[in-house]
Amino acid sequence: MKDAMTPATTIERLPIYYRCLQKLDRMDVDVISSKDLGERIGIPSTQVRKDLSYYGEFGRRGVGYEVPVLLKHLRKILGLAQEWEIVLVGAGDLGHALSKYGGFKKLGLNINHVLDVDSDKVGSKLGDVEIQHIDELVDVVKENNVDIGIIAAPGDYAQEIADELVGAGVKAIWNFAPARIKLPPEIELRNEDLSIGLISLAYHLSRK
Amino acid sequence: MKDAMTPATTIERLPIYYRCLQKLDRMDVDVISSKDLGERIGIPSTQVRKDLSYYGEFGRRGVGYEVPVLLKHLRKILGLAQEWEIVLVGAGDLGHALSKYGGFKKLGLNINHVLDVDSDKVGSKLGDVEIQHIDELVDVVKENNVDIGIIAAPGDYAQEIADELVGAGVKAIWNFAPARIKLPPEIELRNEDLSIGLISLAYHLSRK
DNA sequence: TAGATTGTTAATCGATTAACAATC
DNA sequence: TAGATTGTTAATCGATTAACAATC
Repeated sequence: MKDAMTPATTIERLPIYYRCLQKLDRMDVDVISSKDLGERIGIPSTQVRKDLSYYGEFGRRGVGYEVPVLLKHLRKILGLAQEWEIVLVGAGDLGHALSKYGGFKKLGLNINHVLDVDSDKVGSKLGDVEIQHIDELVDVVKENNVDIGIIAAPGDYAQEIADELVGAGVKAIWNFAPARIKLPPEIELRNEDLSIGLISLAYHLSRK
Repeated sequence: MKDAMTPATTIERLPIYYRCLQKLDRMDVDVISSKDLGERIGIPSTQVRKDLSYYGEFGRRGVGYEVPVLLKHLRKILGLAQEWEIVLVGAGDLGHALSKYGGFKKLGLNINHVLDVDSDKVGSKLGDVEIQHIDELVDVVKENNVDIGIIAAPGDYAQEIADELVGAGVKAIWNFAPARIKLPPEIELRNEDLSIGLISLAYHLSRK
């Protein structure tokens, strides 16, 4: 666990570097300096170098960073070099939107299981994945060693679903329901609170 | 603009206070201390007091904060005391999910206009709002003095849509498309990058 | 008055940035 | 060698927290 003292802010920037590098790679750029990379994403070159320095020495002095090399290192650092088993709970509008979202596949992250309460939906497909009934939750998680659970269900059920997922062995939860949930500290939890983005726009607009 | 030196982190916490207070108000709690409020949301009492102090003195020493009073102040501070005109561009799965999302209405934020490219969708309703064709974008924005634009369209069109919205007079953009867009600095912009949440879970899981 | 809690100052902690030796 | 750029140390900046006088 070398990230004991890696700033949280550094970790948030790594995906941004990663995606910029993916783009550069597709453009067949093979070397990039911290200055150029930083300019593309609005981050000072010295911060780019400092962030990367928490994980190793990936560049060459006087030259810069080889795009494919840095990309490979970042893929490993970000945990994208391995396969993750991901279950989506809730096949409503948001569930559909998430499963179709272009950003995940590009990263090699696939939602491999989908659950819903509605028996009528069971058996139909969401993308490549067949929807299963939520009663199968524990079985699906246990049999497939599911790592990550995504909750796209109504707020009232979020805590209950989260507890069941964790009980069955899920180690990380991404909660889109408009309700904060609480879990033991060893479980990774992101409460994705969509209203905050909109409030923050209203806040800034109202003082102009 | 009293927030010249208000930390960005404070602004991010204000919505969290707001929603906790809304809940307390519904529970008919009428006074709360910074300590109790902080405990409910996992923030130290001293930070709660410091954050509020950027905007005024809302509590009574020895007593605490009157919930309805603080709520009213926060509503004003957050810009929720006024009506905002909001247009959603894209009535796909994500658009549907956003328009149904429970969190916004609770805050008094309503999506009042919806646009889509698909002529077949035009005329049908998304919630209470009739879908209009995207060709009407400029007219809709100008006639209604739309303040905020939400982009829930494919990544390839995001920049183009954003430019049109801004050209027509929109002052803030919330972009859900998996593509970073760039706008003049006077426009408030949130790039809501959904992949970052998932990557960050993978990152933390992979080093346990 | 005694107990509680605010608002704010000062101390601490953590993250960003500037500067520069190392080296390609 | 001269120019460029890294990796890292030290200085700066900004945010959090501790402490406490003010006051209900």
